Formats: sequence, C-alpha cells, structure tokens
Amino acid sequence: MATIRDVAKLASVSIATVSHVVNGTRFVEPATSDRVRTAIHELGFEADGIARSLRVRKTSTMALIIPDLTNPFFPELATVIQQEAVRSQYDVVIHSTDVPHGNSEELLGHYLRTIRQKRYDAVIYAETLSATPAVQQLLATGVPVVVIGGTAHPEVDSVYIDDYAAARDVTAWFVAKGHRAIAHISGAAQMSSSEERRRGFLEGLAAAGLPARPDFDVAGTFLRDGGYQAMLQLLACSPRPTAVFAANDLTAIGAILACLDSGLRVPDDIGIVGFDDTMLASTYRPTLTTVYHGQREIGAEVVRLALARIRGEFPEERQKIIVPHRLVERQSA
Amino acid sequence: MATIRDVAKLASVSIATVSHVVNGTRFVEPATSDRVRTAIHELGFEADGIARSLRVRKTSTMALIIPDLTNPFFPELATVIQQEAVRSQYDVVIHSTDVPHGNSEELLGHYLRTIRQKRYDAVIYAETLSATPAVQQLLATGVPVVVIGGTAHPEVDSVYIDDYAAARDVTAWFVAKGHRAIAHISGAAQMSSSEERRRGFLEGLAAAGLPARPDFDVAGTFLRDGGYQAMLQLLACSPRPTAVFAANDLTAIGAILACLDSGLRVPDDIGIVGFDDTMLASTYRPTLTTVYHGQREIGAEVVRLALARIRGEFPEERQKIIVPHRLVERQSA
DNA sequence: TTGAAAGCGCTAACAG
DNA sequence: CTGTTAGCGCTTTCAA
Repeated sequence: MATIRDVAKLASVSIATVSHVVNGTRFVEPATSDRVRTAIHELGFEADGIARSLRVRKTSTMALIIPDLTNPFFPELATVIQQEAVRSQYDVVIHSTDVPHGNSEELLGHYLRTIRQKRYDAVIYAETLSATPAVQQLLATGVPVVVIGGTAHPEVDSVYIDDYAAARDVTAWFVAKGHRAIAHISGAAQMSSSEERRRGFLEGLAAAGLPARPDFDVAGTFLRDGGYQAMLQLLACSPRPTAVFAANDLTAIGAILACLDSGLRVPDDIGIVGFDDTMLASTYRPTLTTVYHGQREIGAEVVRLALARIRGEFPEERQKIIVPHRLVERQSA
Repeated sequence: MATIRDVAKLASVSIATVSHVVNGTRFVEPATSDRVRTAIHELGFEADGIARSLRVRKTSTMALIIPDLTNPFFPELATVIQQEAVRSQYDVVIHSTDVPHGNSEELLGHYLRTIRQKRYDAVIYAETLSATPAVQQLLATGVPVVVIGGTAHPEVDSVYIDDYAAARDVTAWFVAKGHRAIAHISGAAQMSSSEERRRGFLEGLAAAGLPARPDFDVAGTFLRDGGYQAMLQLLACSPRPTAVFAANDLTAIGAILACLDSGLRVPDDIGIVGFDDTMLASTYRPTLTTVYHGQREIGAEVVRLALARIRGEFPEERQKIIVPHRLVERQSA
C-alpha cells in the first residue's frame, strides 16, 4: 500500500506538500497539486487514518453502547445516530451488551476497555443496567460521554424523553376512555426508565382518584416473554384489568399474545398500550397504540452534543435535553 | 493521559520492559514486572491502541456491511458476528447502507473509503444491491473480504445457504400439502438471493408438473410494504393462489396484512410462508412458517473465515461454505 | 510557494 | 534479564 512518501517521490515534491493537497490545508500551486493528484491516483494512495489519528489525536469514530440489538427500538435509534454521524464524517461502532442473553456485565467491561484503548472520540451510552458505574468509569478517562436516558447524572450530558409524564399521559388517556381497572407491566428492574414509567402510571391513577392495586402492578423485563408472563399473572386477577400499560412495545406484544392464547380479544376485552413506537407497533395486528419515544430527535441531539463536546464546546454546564414524546393511537387500545 | 514513557519513568525501567509486561511478550523478573504493574495502576495507564496499530499494522477491527438495520434478520446476524468477534478481541463496526431509504450508493461509497482509511483488518459483506463492483473495489485494496450470500465471486470467500434448494423445498412442501395454485413474491431486484429463490420456486413447480403462471410470480422488495402491494396484486388474480411463498419474513408479514385487510384468513383461505426465521416469525400471529436462514452458523463461519484470512491462512482456494437451511413449520401455512 | 524535520506512542530488532 | 533505538505514516511548526 502506497504511502505519502511514495506519492511525494513520484510527484517530486515533499511529503508536506502531499499532505497539504490531500487535506486542502494550505495553498499549493495548481501545477504542483495536479502532479500530486496524478501521483495519488496512479498509486491508488489513500492516506493512512491510523497514522493520522496518532498524530492529530482523534479517531473520527464514536462508540454507541446499547443493551440489545434485538429490540427494534435500538436498531432504529442506531440507524438515526449513524446517519447523523456520517454527515460529520464520523463512524460509529455499536456495542451491544446483549442484556437479554445475560453476559452483559462481562461484555460491558470488555467494551469499556476497548473504547479506551482505541481512543474513540466520544461514547453514547444508551442506558444499560449498570449505568452509573460504567458512566463514572468512562468519565474518569476523559472521553466525552452522552447518555440516552434520564439517569440522574449531573456530570454528563443526556437526552431523553420524560418517561414519567409519558406514563402519566397514557394512564390519563385510559381513564378518559372510561377505564377504571388499569394495570401496568413494568420494564427491567433497576432501570430508570422502568421506574419513571411506573411512577407516572401510579401518579396517573392517583390523579384520577383511582386506587393503586398491588396486583395490577407487575414486573416485566422489556422483552416479549416478560410481557407474556406478566400478562398471564394479570389475567389471573379477579376482576381482571380492562386496560394494560406495557413498558415497551415488545412487552405489549407479549401481553397481547397472552391474551390471545387465553381466548381474549384485544382491544375488545382488554386494551393494551405499548411504548417506543417501533416498527413493530405499526406492523403487528392489532396495531399498537404506543408512545413515540423520539428516536429521531434523540439520535440527532445526541450526536450534536457529542460532536460539540469533542470540539470542546460548552465546558461548563452539562446539557439535559428532554425531547417530546407523543401518544400514537392505533388499534390495540 | 499517561504514556508508556511515564510508566517507564515511574517504575524506573525502559519503555521496552513496560511494553513487554503489558503484552506478556518476553520474560520479565517478577519484581520488575510488579513495579511496572503498580506504576500502570497508579497512572491509570492504558496502552494507546492507535500507536500500537500503526506499529503492528493491524487494528483488531473488522467492518460489517449490511443493507438494512431495520430488517430483524440483520441485527440478528450482526449480534452473532459481534459475539464471535469479541471472543478474538475483535471489534466490529456495522455499516448499514440503508437500502430501504435509498441513499445506499452514496453511503456505500463513503463506507468503502473509510474502511480503507481506517485500515480495518477485514470486511464482511452481506450482499447489498451493488455487490460486485463494491467487492471488486475492496479486493483491489487487499483487505480480506468475506461475503455473505451466494453472489458468484470466485475470488472471495463466501458463506451462505442454498437459496435455490430452500425455495424448491418450500414449493415441494406446498405441493405435498395439496396446493396447486402456488405463487411467489420475490425479493429486491438484482440480488442473487432473490433470483435464486425465484429459480427454486419455478423449479419446484416444474418438478411437480405444475405450470408457471406469470401472474403468480410477482416482484417484492424484501420489505413489508413490498409484500403488501405484491399480495394485493395476487389477490386480484382469478382464481387466486391458495399458497404464497414470500421471499422473506417481512414480505410474508406484509402479505398477511394484505390478506387480513382484504377479509381473508391465513392460513385458512391462503397459506403463506416466509424466509429467514427472524424473531418476527415466532412473534407474529399467525406465527410464520418460514425457512431458517442459518444466522447462527453463518455468523460463526464468517468470522472464522475472516480471522483465518487475516492470519494469512489458506491463501490458495477460496472457501465456499454452504450452511444448512431448515423449514420451520408454524401457523401461517 | 515549498521543504526539512520533529514527533505522536508504541513494538521489536539488536545489543549487552 | 533489560535497555537503546529505529521506525510505523502522518501533520505541522519553522524556515527559506
């Protein structure tokens, strides 16, 4: 593979000049730069990004850490992030900690190491179970970190939707539709989004003067099977709920499957709403009433912030960006 | 950020020694290496992978190019690939050419450039529309390339399933179930997997002595909406098909939706089989009868091959690995 | 308008 | 058993 030196020799100029024509970083006599360009073409030269990175201390790549590539929400988010990043000539390497398969702690540790080693310019952290220590560790190394999700971290930039308000809205919407027996299937334990949504649900109930029945507040996992199991529990209650707010779309689909398998009809016998508004929501039948999670806006903001930090902007206050959510009404409730 | 030099100074050894204790690459007196390790710990030193890469000419990163992060097949495949790669301390950066959104040519060009620039050690190419020129271009740079999909490329390693045989199997299976009016919705134009599956379908018909009706052979896109539209066309035929082989799961779901929207029942009025066996297939209702695409096996083989090539193994013959497929019977047919 | 040369942080001969 | 040193391929002063 040709190096800058080969090009310089072939064009009879110094390597400095080659560098400058490649990067357009200072004026070069047209005749000279033509010679250089010809040489580059002839040799099939492509500047070595590694050497360049070593010199300029920047890799033009950022890491994105997500819990699960299998929940469509994350690919959708990742796609937006990639699209945004590519516009600034950035690569993004996606690290899935693969939470559903359970080896996530180990994987996360590995990823954190390679992120340091490979000197990525920034990391975008979409809340995984162990957000706090991981983020702490990352910050200690000095990499710009931006978090997706509302984990209270005064020391990092973050962007997220107001899970609490969204959940309250869903509950209020159920109430407005006449429901009185409203249940919630929460997300994975210890994630702030799970907790916030649950809190919003409870608050929605309270605001409507409805009692919070403990058996209408069951734990899920953010996965389909968790939704299925939880719904089975709910169906065993008597009287059973007429409306269920599921912590995400996967959970909602699991819940619907449990209803179908139990001979109940959605939304006729029981209304179900999900969360995220992934492609599943519009594909599944019944189509899912759900909350749009702002993947487009979150993706855009998050890379905007990351790039700004890389450039060293706004060093003082950390940004907390709350992106609007929106209830999308479809068939399931 | 501490460098190897800082560590050396603090531990009163040469940088060579530090390097060797970090990499375990030659014997070091226990007492010395302890001192070094303490210094490393104290300074929070982490070797600079960029500098290392420059020196050893390897990045421990490979690229994976896929057409679409939004078709669950690819995240599933990517997850396996990541898992396999991580076991050999490799990172994989996923580049989605985002075919459904149409800017793929441009994106692909960009990715190809950055792959060269960033000196990735290998690239795994999951067939996109313009496989041939892209692969050619990649090969010209000397990077090991392994292709997923059966594009006839004598000069690259590839791993894939036998699309032709799989499609023939599906057709034969329909015939065995008594169907005589069997239609096919193909995948995106010009992709070898589309063509092979179509060819297999036609052959299956012929083998059963059934005529190939041109109106039962309609074009899809590998996307849900393509399946929907194609199914609408099929339903306009008279008599209409009693069985439809869709080129992938997304297409099959689109087709089912079209049936439902037209007041037909699946599988009672019409049987539909998909392809890929993504998580959608087991989640959707009716659950999808489909062909398992071997994502686990393909993922494993593909990184095995890539790693072998990186190591410079089997320089002569290119490997063509065909992974077994399997018809998974569920509810939709 | 261009060149010479230092140096980014590391590995790996080579020497002792 | 350990150290010295020459680069890997580039960018960027500084000087001309």
